[in-house]
Amino acid sequence: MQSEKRPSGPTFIERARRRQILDGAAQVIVDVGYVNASLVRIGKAIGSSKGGILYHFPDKDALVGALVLDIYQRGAAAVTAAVREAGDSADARLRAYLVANLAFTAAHRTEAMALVELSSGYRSPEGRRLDEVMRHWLDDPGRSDEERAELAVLDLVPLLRRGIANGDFRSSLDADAVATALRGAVDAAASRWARDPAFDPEAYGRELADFAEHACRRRP
Amino acid sequence: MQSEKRPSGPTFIERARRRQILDGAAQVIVDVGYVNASLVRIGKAIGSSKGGILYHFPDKDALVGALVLDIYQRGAAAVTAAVREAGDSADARLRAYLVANLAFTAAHRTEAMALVELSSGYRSPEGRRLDEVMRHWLDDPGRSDEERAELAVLDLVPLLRRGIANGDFRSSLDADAVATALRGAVDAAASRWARDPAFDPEAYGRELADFAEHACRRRP
Amino acid sequence: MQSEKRPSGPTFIERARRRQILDGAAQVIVDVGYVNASLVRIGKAIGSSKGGILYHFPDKDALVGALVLDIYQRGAAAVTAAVREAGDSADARLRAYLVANLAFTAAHRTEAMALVELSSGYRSPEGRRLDEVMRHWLDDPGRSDEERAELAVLDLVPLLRRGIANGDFRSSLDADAVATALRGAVDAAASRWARDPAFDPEAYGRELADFAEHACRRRP
Amino acid sequence: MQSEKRPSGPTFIERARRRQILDGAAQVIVDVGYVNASLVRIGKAIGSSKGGILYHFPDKDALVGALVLDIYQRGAAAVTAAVREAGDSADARLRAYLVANLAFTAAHRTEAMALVELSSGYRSPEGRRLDEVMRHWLDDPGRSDEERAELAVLDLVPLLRRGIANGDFRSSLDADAVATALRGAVDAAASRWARDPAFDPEAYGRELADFAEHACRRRP
DNA sequence: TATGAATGAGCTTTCATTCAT
DNA sequence: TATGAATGAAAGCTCATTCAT
Repeated sequence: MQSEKRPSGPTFIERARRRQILDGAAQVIVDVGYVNASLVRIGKAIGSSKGGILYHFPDKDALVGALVLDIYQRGAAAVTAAVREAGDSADARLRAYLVANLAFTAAHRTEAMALVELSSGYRSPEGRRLDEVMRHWLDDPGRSDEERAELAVLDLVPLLRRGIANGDFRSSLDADAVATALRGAVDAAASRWARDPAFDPEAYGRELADFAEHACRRRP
Repeated sequence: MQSEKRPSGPTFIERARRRQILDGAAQVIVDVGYVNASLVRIGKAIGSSKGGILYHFPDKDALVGALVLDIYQRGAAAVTAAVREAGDSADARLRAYLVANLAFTAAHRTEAMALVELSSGYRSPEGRRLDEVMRHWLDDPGRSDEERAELAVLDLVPLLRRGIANGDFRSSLDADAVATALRGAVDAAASRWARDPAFDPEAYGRELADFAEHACRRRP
Repeated sequence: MQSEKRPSGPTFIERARRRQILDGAAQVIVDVGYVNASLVRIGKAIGSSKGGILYHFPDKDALVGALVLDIYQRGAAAVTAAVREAGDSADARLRAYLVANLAFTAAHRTEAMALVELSSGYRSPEGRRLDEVMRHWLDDPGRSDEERAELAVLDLVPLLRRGIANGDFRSSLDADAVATALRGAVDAAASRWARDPAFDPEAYGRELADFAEHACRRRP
Repeated sequence: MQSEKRPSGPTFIERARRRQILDGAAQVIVDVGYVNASLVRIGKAIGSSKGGILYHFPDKDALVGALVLDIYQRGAAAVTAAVREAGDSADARLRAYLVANLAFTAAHRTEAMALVELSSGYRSPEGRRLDEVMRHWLDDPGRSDEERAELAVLDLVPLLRRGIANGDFRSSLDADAVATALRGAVDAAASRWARDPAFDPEAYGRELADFAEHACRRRP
């Protein structure tokens, strides 16, 4: 963001270019892996030069950061909306969560794969993982609480706890373990899809929701 | 494998050195990520020089390959044994599968994490993922059928199908989807453990088994 | 110099902008060194963009050239005036030369430091030193004899020779060596001041004049 | 220094290579200036590659640091010896200091020029000058007091003060100013020689010593 | 069996320069 | 008159790989 001076913020054209770069980066990361996703390659993918990219982002880390945040936010927004609309039943909310996640994956194949790729492929030069680095970003006082809240929705634990508390879910459920398991199951979709183009994430989402429902619901 | 020439196969000492290198490599990969796991670093970790490593492995890819295969085989052996001992009930076999996987993770923290790290972090120079490369290796006529069979156990689909067929599992179960989901849930443990040292993989294994049981078992 | 085309010469506003750029450049060069004095940085220092600078100067070398020449001329003018006013005694002229030089340094801290910085830090892409490049500029037929004469005053040799010839200075004096030494002593002030803000160039000038007087004057 | 493990320190061959690199670096710095003295250029100058240099020095700053320290130490050693041999008269010691400095310049043209070049051309990425950076190095607890003492000899102030105190030098002498002036005069030799190959540093040294003697000695 | 030395491809980054507006 | 955008050369640096010993 070169144009921070003017309160109007980045121009329309600047935002468009950044979008294009982010999209190109995601594509390249998915195609060749983060390890091989050099700035030159990304530049070529969007018909530009590495210089052009570094004009819009101060360095590569900033580009990756912007990409991750962007995908996270879009994903979180979609999931938030879906969960909110699902009403108060824990059952319905869990289903909405899972289905929305996989609908997002289905609708944004590249982005979802890029995110998975980065989640484990990215390491800061000091060896820090994406999670840690992201926590840093979020702790940045520049970030709004709104942004922080937005991303929190991806945490399943509270949702599960409420379900257990109000009796929708069986009391023997370990919210923490189940949250980890389901998150893993959700993320597995992108990897699976990457090596099996015939994979259908939305169908998988429905199956996963059924699966989770059977596993969680309290039996009379 | 330099020593293939001699019919006697690798000497004891040679095998010991390879072991040491593989262990060091796993450790370094977990510590700093595959991106930063240079041969020098691995060499330092085992008190050797990179030259020493390249004497035992033709190149870095071969080292990674050997590491992955080694972990896979050890993991598969453990899981195979557990599943076999579990008897014929699909329920018990599934539980054994999950528990054994996480017992392996618990007992071989470094190896399990390295495997996860590589699963998504590794890319051949041409951008091929670990799965693809491994399939290549397995197709290598030099590999025995036994080896191939050994690894097949990690595929949950047949196990689930049998359970559905013999009525242990509900018929509405989508074996393929559930296999993907559970594999994702299993792999999630290592990532989780990496960023949360208090995580208990064995407890998680039991919870996951309960979870899967509730989800799969046919209700009367 | 874009505006050479118009017979009227540079406008007032154009000259003002050039002044501003030159001042900014000197400041930045002193602050971060010539090596780090990029056009962007200079631009920022004057609240402009590098494009703005390159409108007024064809390239960076031209900017540096203009800056050096500008400082040289101002310095030479001050010294010329002082030496002329000092009358005919070699003693007085030498003192005037030294004192005027250091008065200029005192009054134009930034410029003096920038000049020293460039004297040894600047190199043309082919490796030519500032002196050589300046000689090129001066040989440019576009320069007036007046300009050339103006700068000649900085050469101490003639002044010293006259002092020796008319008996003010001891005959054993090596004009060339002393000129080199005193020039070095004068230039040392700026470097010294740069790393020691408490340094007083004018006091130093007086001491240096005393020193030179003791060294040069003929003893009866 | 790769071979820190063994107490024997760097091997003979390693030291020889480092020497060669330092010499090449000095040469290139003198030829094209520090600004243009890239690792590739230095590598070419010694018939090597940048990789070869970076094998022996962790990075470019370390190379420059080693070079500067090396020249300083050799210079200081020569001057120390000369001053010590000169006896107790301040007059003789000052002459020895100046003559020895210029004898060193004469005998080590390239090194002396490189040092001058770096003194003002070098800037750390943060803009710090060589002096500041060197002070950092010397403050490094790894350095011996001996090393620190060795370099202190280059400071003229104590020598001058003693001369004033014991009546060899006139009491009106400002030791600090004179030290600055003479150091400037000494350093000027290398610059002068660089642009005038006919310059004779040793002759200059003698003239400078005469000049200083006339300037400092107390008149009866 | 292993090390020390060296190479060069490739990476990120900086920067002078160009050009359309 | 000046800016925003983009380019590409060149820099410092990392690293897998090679080779003599």
